[in-house]
Amino acid sequence: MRAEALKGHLDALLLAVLEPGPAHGFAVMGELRRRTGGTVDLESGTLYPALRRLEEAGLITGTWTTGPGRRRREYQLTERGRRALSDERGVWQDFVATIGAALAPAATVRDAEA
Amino acid sequence: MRAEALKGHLDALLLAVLEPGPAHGFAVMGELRRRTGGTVDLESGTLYPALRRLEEAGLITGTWTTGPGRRRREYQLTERGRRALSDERGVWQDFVATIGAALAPAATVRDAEA
DNA sequence: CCGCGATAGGTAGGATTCCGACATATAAGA
DNA sequence: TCTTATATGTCGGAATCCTACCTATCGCGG
Repeated sequence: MRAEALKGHLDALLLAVLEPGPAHGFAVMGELRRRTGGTVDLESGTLYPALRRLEEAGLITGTWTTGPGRRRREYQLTERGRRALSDERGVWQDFVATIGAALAPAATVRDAEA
Repeated sequence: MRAEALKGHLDALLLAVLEPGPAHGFAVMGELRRRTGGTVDLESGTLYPALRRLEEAGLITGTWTTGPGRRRREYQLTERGRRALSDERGVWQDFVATIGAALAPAATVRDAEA
């Protein structure tokens, strides 16, 4: 997949991954890779700023896991995040329908008459 | 449609609009607006740089219409542009399938067993 | 025990892309 | 004549993603 094709859709994907339950950043990355068959393979320089964006927007909350060992930040969907995900799914449907139609070969005059 | 959702897909749309025959920039803008029911309504600051990109990439050729009156630049798909359009349609299909699947609600264990 | 890979998180700078505002000019119509 | 539509373009800003780099812990093979 072209690198920049993702633009504008990544946030929705992250929300979708977090939908079933909380997860930390690295796990989100893996799950997204799994869901896309390896096609969407985020760099950490993409993932972490994106998660911060979502957190600042109030769509997810992040908390450091206490205790020893590797520090992890667990992210969880907020109610606003859930609504945003629902909205994003609608936006995605519209987007696909609109761009898909515009990208399809133009109907010829004969097609239009048929 | 969110403004930045288009990113990475505009070039393909422009090629698709130019597929049936040559057109000048302003007409491309109108046709794209028509095809998308007004959803994709490009600013000139988006359209003209994009057309230049495509021209520099050798996917379209532009020629100024001679004669008096408003100056227009007619754009036409090159053979490379036609191949690129074909490729882009494939890329779009993959993109939609991949992101659509990842965005869908995760299958529950019960779903997977069914 | 020590190095190494996997895990886990992060920052900084660069590239791309689209938008908004502005500029220019011609043609048509009120 | 004034306004609107047509037609093309530039410039700076904003957003987003990538590359490269950095730090640190944990488990495992040697």
